[in-house]
Amino acid sequence: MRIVFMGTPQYSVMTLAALFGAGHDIAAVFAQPDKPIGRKQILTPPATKVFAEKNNIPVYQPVTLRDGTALEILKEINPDIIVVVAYGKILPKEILDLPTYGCINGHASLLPKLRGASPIQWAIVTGEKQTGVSVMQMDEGMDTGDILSSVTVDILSEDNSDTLFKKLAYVTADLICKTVTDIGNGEVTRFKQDETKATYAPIIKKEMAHIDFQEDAEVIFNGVRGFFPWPVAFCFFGNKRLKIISAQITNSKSGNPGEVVESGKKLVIACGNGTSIELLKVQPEGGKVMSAVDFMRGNPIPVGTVLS
RNA sequence: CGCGGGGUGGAGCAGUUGGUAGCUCGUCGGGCUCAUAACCCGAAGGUCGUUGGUUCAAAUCCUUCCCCCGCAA
Repeated sequence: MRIVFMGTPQYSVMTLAALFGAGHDIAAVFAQPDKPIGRKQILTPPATKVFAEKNNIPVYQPVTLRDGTALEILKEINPDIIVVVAYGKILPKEILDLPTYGCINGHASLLPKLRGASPIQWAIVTGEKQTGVSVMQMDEGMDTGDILSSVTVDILSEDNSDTLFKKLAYVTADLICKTVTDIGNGEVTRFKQDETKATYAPIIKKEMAHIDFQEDAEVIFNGVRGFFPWPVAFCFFGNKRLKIISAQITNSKSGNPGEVVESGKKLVIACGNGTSIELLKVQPEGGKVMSAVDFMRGNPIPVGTVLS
């Protein structure tokens, strides 16, 4: 198949590499423009671009797909299908309709659940025990297209968004490859999404990761996992921000929400409804990631201290 | 030059009106104990990130560079 691939981060490189490795004709890669990254704001090319250039695949990085330029380029390329994975742009109808087989998208959730920008993080944050990958025929809505295939993946208690991202990247690559092949052979069945079961995974903002100790320990635990590695769950110790890298539910002691109920060998914070959570790894403002025990050596935290 | 915090014995920190350094933990040795991550006694371990300077004297003041981190993107 003659494919145009649209994707930006490392996550989508897995799929791009799989399609390329499977011998498909990757006619072009579309990625977001280079962006300044990090403290030094160094202009950095997206991961898909790096892969494409290494393999001599033409790369396009249009700022917009709506001024007709991209459409002209795509007409010229004349792909059989466009595969989209974590591209970060909405495709206008004229592009969706251009390829013979249209455009397909690998979305990291079991649609119609968790449509939107951050399905992986929200699957964990909301406490789902399972999530997955769905490949859909793209239409003009936000992740509303007909489902062509899907795979379920378990979410383990030791998973965080980082580990789940990696797992799903492989699953997506695999499923997209199979689905593309099936489409070529005319062997796909399409299912409409059940609109009544749709839920949404909005783009994540920093403040969403601010821990509310009024919540149950389990909710906080899910937040710690789901918001890692970005933006990372945090609370305030005095007026200093304290990031919670990892934690575990203990429910060993209860107290007023946010209150330190155990200190010294372990750092346990009381949460809502008599639950409690043990902080394992933390990162103080301006400091490195360290174990909660190390943190307490330099910052004595007597029982009764309140975090917010 | 986007804003800001920081580099002190193995770990996390304190110590800036300048006078060669202290805390908690760890490590090693010994003791107590049926036993222990508990307790007691003792010991080792730091040219205070780097360069130059001011000074009788600098971790502390000024200067060069390197590195780490938070915010913002």
